[in-house]
Amino acid sequence: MNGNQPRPADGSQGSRPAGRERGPESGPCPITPVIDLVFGRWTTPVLWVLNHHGRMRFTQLQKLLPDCTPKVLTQRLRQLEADGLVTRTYHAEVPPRVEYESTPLAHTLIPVFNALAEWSEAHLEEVLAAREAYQGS
Amino acid sequence: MNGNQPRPADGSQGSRPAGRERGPESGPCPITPVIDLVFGRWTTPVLWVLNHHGRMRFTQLQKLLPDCTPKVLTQRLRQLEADGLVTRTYHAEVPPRVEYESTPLAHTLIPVFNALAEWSEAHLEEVLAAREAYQGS
DNA sequence: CCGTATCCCTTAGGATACTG
DNA sequence: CAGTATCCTAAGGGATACGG
Repeated sequence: MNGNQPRPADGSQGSRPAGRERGPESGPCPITPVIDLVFGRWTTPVLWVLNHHGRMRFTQLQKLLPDCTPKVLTQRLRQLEADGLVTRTYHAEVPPRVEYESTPLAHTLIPVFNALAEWSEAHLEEVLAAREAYQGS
Repeated sequence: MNGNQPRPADGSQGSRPAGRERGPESGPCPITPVIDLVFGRWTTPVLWVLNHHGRMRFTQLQKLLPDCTPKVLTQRLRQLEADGLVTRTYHAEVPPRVEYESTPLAHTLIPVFNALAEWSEAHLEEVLAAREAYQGS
C-alpha cells in the first residue's frame, strides 16, 4: 500500500555495505550493528544531506554529492529505504519525478551525528598530529 | 623517547581500514573522517574493550575478541597506536609482555560510543522491522 | 529524469601455519 | 607470549555507457 510502484526486481545492484557483516560475536561491543547500518562509504553523506535539506530529487542529491556515482547513490538510497531511514516517492509524470526524504527514524540519528561532528571538531586534529608523529618513529 | 622499542619495519601487515578512503569531497558531511578513523570492522570492538577494562595484554584481548584473528588484531592495534588512541608498552622480559591501554584521547570517544549504544538500544529494532517489511514488498 | 548494466580493481580481513 | 608470513576471497564501489 505504498505509492512507490516502479521498483526493479533487484538486478545485480542492491547489496548491503556489509564489510563487517555482523559476525555472531563482536565481543562485548554493542555498537557494531549501528556501524553496519549507517557507516558505509556514502551512507552518512546521503543521510546528512537529506536530514538537512528535507525532501529532494535524485538529481539534486547528485549535485550535492558530486563524487558519488549514480549507481552507488541508488544503492545507498535503496538500502536506506529498506532500513526505514528514507522514503522514496515516485510520481508517474512526464518526465518522471522521484523524491527522497528522510524518515522520523532517520531524524533520531541527528543527535548522534552531531556528537560525532563535535568530537571531530574537538579532537580530529589531535589524531592527525599523532599520525604524523608516528611516521617519524 | 618512548619505551616501546621492538616495532617491526612494517612488513606487509599494517594498513588503514580505508574502504572509504577520504575522497576530496564527501559533500557537506563533516563526520566522514571520524568514520574512516574509528569504524573499521574491529576498531570499535577493540577500543570498547580497552576503554572498559583498562590496560590489557595481547592474549587477554584475544580472549575477549575470539573472532578476531591475531593478524587483524595486530593491524587494528597498530592503527590505533598510530592514531594516538592506544599506547603499546613492551616489557623486555622472559617471556615477553606487551600491554595495551587506551589513551585519554580515546576516552573522549566514550560519550560518542554511548550515544551510539543508546540509539541502538532505542531504535535498532525498528530498523530490523523495516527491513523485514521491505522484503515483502 | 531516473536510474541500470557491465567491467574491473582495490582492499579489508579471514584461514592457516610458523617464529623471536 | 606476541606476534608474522602467506594465501585467498568476498564485495564495496568507481568508471563508463546505455535504457524506459
